[in-house]
Amino acid sequence: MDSTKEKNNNYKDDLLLRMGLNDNKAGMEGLDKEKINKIIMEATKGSKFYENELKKEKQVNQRIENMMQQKARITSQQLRKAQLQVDRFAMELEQSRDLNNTMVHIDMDAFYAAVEMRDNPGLKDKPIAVGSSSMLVSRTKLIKVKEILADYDPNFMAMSLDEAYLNITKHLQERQNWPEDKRKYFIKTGNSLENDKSGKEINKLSAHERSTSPLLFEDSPPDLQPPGNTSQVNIEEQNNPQILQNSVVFGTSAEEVVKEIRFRIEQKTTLTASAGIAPNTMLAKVCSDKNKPNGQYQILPNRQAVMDFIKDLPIRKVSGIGKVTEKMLKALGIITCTELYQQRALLSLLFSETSWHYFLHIALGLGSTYLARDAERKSMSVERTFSEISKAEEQYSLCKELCSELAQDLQKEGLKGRTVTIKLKNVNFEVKTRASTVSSVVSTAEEIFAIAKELLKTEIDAEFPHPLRLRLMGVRLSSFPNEEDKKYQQRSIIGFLQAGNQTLSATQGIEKTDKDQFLKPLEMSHKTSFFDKKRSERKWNHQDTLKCETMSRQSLQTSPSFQVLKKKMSEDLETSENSDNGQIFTCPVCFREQESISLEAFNKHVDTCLDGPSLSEMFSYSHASSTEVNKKENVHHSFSLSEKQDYETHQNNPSKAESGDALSKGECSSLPSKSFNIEHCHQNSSCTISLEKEDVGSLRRQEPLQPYLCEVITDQALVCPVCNLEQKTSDLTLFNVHVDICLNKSVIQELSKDNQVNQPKENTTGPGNSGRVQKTVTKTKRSGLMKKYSASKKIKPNNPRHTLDIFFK
DNA sequence: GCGGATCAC
DNA sequence: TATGGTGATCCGC
Repeated sequence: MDSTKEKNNNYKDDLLLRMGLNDNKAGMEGLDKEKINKIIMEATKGSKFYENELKKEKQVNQRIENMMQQKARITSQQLRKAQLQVDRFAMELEQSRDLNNTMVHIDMDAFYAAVEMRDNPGLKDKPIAVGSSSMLVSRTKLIKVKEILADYDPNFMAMSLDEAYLNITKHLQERQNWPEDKRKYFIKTGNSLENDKSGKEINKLSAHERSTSPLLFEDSPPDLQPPGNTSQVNIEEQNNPQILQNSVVFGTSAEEVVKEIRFRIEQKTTLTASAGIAPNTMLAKVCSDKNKPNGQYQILPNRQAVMDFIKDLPIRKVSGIGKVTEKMLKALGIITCTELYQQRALLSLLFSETSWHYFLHIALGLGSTYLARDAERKSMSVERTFSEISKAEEQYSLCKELCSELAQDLQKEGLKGRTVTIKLKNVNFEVKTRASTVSSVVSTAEEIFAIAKELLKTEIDAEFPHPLRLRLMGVRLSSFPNEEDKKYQQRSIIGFLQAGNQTLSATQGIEKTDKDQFLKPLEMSHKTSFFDKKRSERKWNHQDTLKCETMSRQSLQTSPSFQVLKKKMSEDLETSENSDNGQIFTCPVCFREQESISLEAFNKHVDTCLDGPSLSEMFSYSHASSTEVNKKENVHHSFSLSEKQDYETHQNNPSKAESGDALSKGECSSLPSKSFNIEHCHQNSSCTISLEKEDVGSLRRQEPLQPYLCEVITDQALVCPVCNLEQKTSDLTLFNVHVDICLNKSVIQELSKDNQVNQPKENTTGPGNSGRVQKTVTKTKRSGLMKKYSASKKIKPNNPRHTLDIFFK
């Protein structure tokens, strides 16, 4: 990686060198500067890549310039104030420092071998020799590595093919009581002729390792028995005369554990690994780089050791600090972590909150001790570089091919999404992305192409009469529905097909001509048959309803009834805002009375409800409430202490503390918010009571729509025409909104009871396993690492990345 | 939601 | 010799 950085930074020098003209040489040969420059210009002329690099560099420099100007405007007064604020936060972080976990980062050495194989699929699964290292690698071996890692942390997190994080804290505890036998491994020795290379590497190892270092073993060795079953090992040994009676016992310390891991990996795969051991992932990652290759490094779990390590550490070594960030910080005189700490107040004034929090964590040697579970993927894409393509026809057909490839990949994972993005890079290396989001999911090549084609067309037209001169094209699909969305969608499609209708809410010019495509996924075949039966028993005309299920939540929120409700609520809230004796409002989703109640809390509650449990739960809220509370709690438990503190510190909702209702607490904001916001509204109120379903109608194509709700004479209980349940409200606006929602979820509501009965227990094994909450907590792989830094962010608790954009531009 | 930018591997 | 592909996030708009 380092060499890459150098290359990027010194393209000019690189050119000179390649031409055999480094500065000294040039001087000696009597070439004057002009001549050299001329040569450079000629060499780089037409190198669009280089020109683009320069352009990007200028942009970065401009950013830096802006930053410096901003810096110049900062008064000492501001700086002092910032210093206080930052130091208060730093103190909180310090208090929350957690040194009780032992995190390990494993990094497979020379993994380019695997990359090589990707380009040579024919070699798949065959051990091949790669490069000069004569190392053997196969993918099957990767599986073995994973098996080994799982012995030490079943929840280890694989970052990529060649990297993983482990939390071995628990293993270490258990290991303290293990007898020697359980920590004993037999060394397999191979032909000594092969050992030149490994012999060299052994020299790098410690004395202990040298005496026990494994010799590389050709081909897949017979499996070692799991530790603890020594008798079997012995038996196997007798049956395998090649295996010499050489064994090694590993100790019980973290260092020994990691040696053991690396030993086992090498024995099983002949691959060497480097490792870092530290109290958090951020440090562990840096550590694993320290003694690469085939080495390890530990930061002991005490503050002094951490700070000593951090002291002179160049910030660039930290994952997340890239080339640009390095350069910007360098402009502020920051290169090491110590300097990063010294400039903390300034940084808080120049960078976004996310960024300076992140910086402060680094400067204090803090990081995550929590390994996020593998998250669901957010997008899938294909892109290809080629020599210039300028003809529109070729571009379209290329686009089509890419869509086909993408569709195939999508099918492998059974994914469908709503946003199609094309990426175009022209011959000047300028990159453009263009996206379009549709209201129902797409997945087939035809569907994707229908959208991508339009995007491409727009770009081609925009350039007319000149052609688009492309060197890269890509297609991406994203906005995959979450699990709940999927259920609705699936059922609605099935129901729809059963009902024998013609087209599914075609939107934005996508032609859904092939209905069979919806039948392909296997999961629809038997799992839903039961529901289909149930559904067909329904008396009411479900056709409209089924179609309406595809209506997104967003459209619901912008629906007239919601707008009306918002307005009404706003007024109510406004009038009561200054009084502390919280007025009681009724949530339009669960119909439960909310009595906290700040505007914010109520908004959050409604958001949560909209995102929340199925309607059946909502309709009988007495049951739903406890589960809801559990979910919130669960979110909280998933944060580390510091995150929690950090997070709570930033809650500014005055009503949260005393309220016994978890839903009105600030925790709700840790859920992704769909922002159903009741805003302060000063318009006069015009409460329409009955609701013509124009909003839904926009998604329906066929029968004329009848208002499903007539003016209702009260006194009588209101019964929802969709769910057929009597509603606990006499407020017609609320009732209208309910029907809106119900219409969206109707079938699910009816069937979810059955669903619950039939579902495996996995959802109820405990608060920790609620799918939705998990998803919230473990958004991406990387978020596990970085989560801590973003936990304090009020608006978007899940922004794990730290692209360090400056406040200003 | 979109688009550019940054980062990691 | 010419400079990759995939996935994710942040931020301003």
